[in-house]
Amino acid sequence: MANIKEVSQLAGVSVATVSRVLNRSGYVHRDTEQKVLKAIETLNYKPNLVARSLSNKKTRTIGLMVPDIMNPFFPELARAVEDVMQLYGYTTILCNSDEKAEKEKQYVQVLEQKYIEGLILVSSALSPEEVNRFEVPVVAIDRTIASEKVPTVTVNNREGAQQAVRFLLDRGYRKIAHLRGPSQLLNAEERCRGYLDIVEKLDWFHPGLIVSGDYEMKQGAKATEELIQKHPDVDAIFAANDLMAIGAIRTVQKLGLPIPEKMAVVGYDGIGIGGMILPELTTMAQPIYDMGALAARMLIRMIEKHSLDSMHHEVQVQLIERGTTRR
Amino acid sequence: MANIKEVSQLAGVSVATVSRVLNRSGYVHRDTEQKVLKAIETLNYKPNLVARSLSNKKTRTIGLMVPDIMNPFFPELARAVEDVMQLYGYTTILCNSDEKAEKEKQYVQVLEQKYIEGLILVSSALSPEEVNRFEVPVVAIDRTIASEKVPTVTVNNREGAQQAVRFLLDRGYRKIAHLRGPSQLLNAEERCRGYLDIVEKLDWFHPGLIVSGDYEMKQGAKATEELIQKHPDVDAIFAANDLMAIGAIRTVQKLGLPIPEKMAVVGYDGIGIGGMILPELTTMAQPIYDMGALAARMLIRMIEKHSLDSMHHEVQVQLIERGTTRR
DNA sequence: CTGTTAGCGCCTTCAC
DNA sequence: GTGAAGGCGCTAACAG
Repeated sequence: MANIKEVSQLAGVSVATVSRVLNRSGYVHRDTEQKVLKAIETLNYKPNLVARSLSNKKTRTIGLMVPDIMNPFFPELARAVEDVMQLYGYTTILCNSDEKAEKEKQYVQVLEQKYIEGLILVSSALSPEEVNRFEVPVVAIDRTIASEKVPTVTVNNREGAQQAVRFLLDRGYRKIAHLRGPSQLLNAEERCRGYLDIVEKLDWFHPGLIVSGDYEMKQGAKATEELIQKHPDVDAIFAANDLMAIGAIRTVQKLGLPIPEKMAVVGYDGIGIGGMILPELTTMAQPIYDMGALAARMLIRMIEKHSLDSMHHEVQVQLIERGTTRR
Repeated sequence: MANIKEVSQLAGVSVATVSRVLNRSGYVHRDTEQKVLKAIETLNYKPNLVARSLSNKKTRTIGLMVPDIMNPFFPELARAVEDVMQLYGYTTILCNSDEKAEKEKQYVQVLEQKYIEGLILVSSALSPEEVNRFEVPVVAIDRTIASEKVPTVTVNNREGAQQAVRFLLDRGYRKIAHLRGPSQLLNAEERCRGYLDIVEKLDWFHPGLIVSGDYEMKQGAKATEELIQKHPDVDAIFAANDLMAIGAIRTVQKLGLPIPEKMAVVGYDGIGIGGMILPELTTMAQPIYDMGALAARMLIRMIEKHSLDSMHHEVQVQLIERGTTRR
């Protein structure tokens, strides 16, 4: 692979001049520019980006840290981030943290040594202080870092949950249970809060209608089984995410309860699978792609030292009404 | 961020010595080593990997090119690759190519300029010649590059298809249609071939039983609709991938045909969604994670100049018998 | 065992 | 307009 020196020799100029035409920096005569371009052409020269990074301290590379790319929520997010980054000439390093603080810190360590310019973080494993200690700009998605200093993209979880529950009431369901997410996760807490906002004061409400889960399908199925056993008069389930909702549907169908007549299910997230099962899942959809794209744009602005018009963006969830609720 | 020079000064030695203790290369007295380590400690020094890369020509970074991470097949593959790479101290850059040759070439271009050390390629957009032109080691997965020189991980597509069809016959299904994948893809061709191997000679066979698709659910649903209209006596569908199989199931269920009694469906891939729908999808499962992990290990061996025990690994598919076929 | 000195390939003053 | 030279931070001979 040719380097800048060879180009300069072939063109009969100095490396500085070649550098100038490469970066369009400073003046260079049209004729010499042509010579340089020709030399570049014939040698099929491509600048060595590592060398450039060493003198620039810019690598045009960012990190994307997700708990697990296999979780159906994240591929769409990753795609969005990658698309935007690609568009702006950045490259994206994928990291799976399994939500382990140690793994995340070690990852960030290495990435910083590699001079990444920014990080998009979907995690709640790290404390705000730990995140603040990072040397590169960070944008956090979804699982909010409780810190004013880290820009975030979040959704109106609580409000969305309220909407979902209100919708069920509107449709005539009378006893609504809630499959809640993992207790450490803020979004699970918020969604549960939203559920409570609506039902807490209703006469049929009972704390036993809230069952804790782990955002996984299996657990959702199992929790639903126990739930129906204890509270056979439940006629609707609001799950804190789609995977648990799908688990719930499986249990309900196995029990032979007709959906949506005798039992309604509403999920949260809007992952693609929801539209593949039958009946299709009614869900509070997050604009997943948009969230990723927005976070990516924010990060780029930070990297390029532009100001953010807002540190905290809250995007809106939207109800997708499908087959697991009656009309 | 401190650099090696500051460390050397604080320790009262030369940068070479610091470099030696860093890399455990060459001899260094225990005492001076201690001094250096202390200096590193107090300055919280971390070597600048970009500088190191410039002099080494090693970045411990690889690229992973997939058509689209949102396609349910790829997250598991990506996770496998990333896990193994992480284990060996490599970092993974994610690329979505949309199967576009131009995009892939441009990507590889940039990655090579960034000194990536290897590439895992899942694609059939590029010709063998184009792939051979890459400067870094490449391992191709699934969509085989028809070139002896590029190591590959593939599955026994044809055989798997044969197994699937034979299985349907064993279960008493008598007229089996095939939803085939995109014509450009080798794996689609092979799976179709395997189907034909079994049914071609049977008296009920008719070329109209093969319908072309694009590996997407929607298309699978639509194709099934047309298929059943034209051939109402079809009692089993072998789809070339799970997404189309799921589409088929949807159509069949909408038509009110009981699965698996009146109609069987078998997919191919073994993606997670297959186990989430009801009835659960019977499918020829590829060991997706293993394929990714294997490819990653092969790539690392190539990067580290070890010999490969075999250029072409063919892993075995396995039938997962579930609810869309009768026992 | 340890220090000096070239590079690695590019960018960026600072003169001319 | 252009070139010489130093610097980015680290590694790798080559001397001692």
